[in-house]
Amino acid sequence: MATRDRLIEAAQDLLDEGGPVLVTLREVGRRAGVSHNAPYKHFANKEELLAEIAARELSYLQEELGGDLAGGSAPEDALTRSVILQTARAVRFPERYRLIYGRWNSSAGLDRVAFESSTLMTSTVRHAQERGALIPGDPERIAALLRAAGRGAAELETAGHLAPDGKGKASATDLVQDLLRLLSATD
Amino acid sequence: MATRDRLIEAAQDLLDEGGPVLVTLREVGRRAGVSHNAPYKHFANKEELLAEIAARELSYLQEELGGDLAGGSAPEDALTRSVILQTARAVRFPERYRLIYGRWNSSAGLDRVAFESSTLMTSTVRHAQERGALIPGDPERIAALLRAAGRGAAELETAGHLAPDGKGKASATDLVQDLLRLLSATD
DNA sequence: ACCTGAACACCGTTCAAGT
DNA sequence: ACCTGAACACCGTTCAAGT
Repeated sequence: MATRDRLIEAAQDLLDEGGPVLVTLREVGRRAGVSHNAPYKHFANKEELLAEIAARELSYLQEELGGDLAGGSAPEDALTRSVILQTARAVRFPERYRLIYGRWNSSAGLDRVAFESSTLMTSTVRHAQERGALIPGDPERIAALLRAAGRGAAELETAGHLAPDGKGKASATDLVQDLLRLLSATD
Repeated sequence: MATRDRLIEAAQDLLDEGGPVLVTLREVGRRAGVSHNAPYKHFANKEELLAEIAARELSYLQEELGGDLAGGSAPEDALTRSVILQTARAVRFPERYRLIYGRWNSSAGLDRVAFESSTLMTSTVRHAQERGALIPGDPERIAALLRAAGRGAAELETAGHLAPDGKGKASATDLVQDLLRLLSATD
């Protein structure tokens, strides 16, 4: 594997273990078998390295949805699966999603994939509406509401703020399914 | 003002300006007019200082909702205002809300206020349901969905991921109002 | 009880230099 | 093109000491 990929993998592991604070370029280099300074030959700085991780995660989500649609799934089914996948990934890798939604100074790559991913989700909502599977309304707002709820529900779950009194053990994916039911036209 | 309060205020200003990375105990001490070491006489470490900020923000939200209800507002109206307030605050002070939903090692104070805040919101949902203003369903799940959507929508807005193609300029508060309409029984 | 100053280990980043 | 090692400024935290 190329040095660049090993650097990204090491950084991603550290990020998942303990957030951006644990991602030190020195430890990244150590795990990749190079000097503490080698990362600067592949990334402008620490932020650019983290941005690459965020962009890869977003690309993964987009390819899953795109592949599902290309495989012939109905848009409403592909949408449901994508929203649940997004939420489950955000619960499993919370730090990656905090990166994705953080502020970025100069990450053109991340901006592009975020735009494409959002556009694909909006058009999927529109197609589901045209088939009568979703309630009417601005597809962009419906897609944004779904992404917002998935992201927020994942944060609630990882923070332990779901079901604080022990009852009704709703998970983050349960919450987005509640929302999908509210948006469903056949319900 | 007591040193402790000046430390918290300085830390909050730095947090809002540039996130936890900009909150250095040295600069906090400088702005509060004490040494770089004085913060350790009031807080165990940097994390505890940040936890205090998060707890104060949560307390503020809870007091607003509690005061609204105590003032005689209908639960469904108080709930709507509270959800919109939460979302607007999360857009205005995103770093505080990232703290609130982050991982906490040992912040009993924050845990307590988060629990109380969540309990109050759930009971408000229940009362609104009893008055026939909200659709039926587990009030805890409905409350959680509202908090999740508000938090996620705020993240989308601050990240610039809302309305990426320039159309349909929905704000974070617009999205939670869409959700409130879906949950409304009279609609 | 509250604060200061020195010190330690660590980190992001830069620079000169190597192959 | 890719990497190394030294160096700089900075930070969280600890410790001994002061009032």
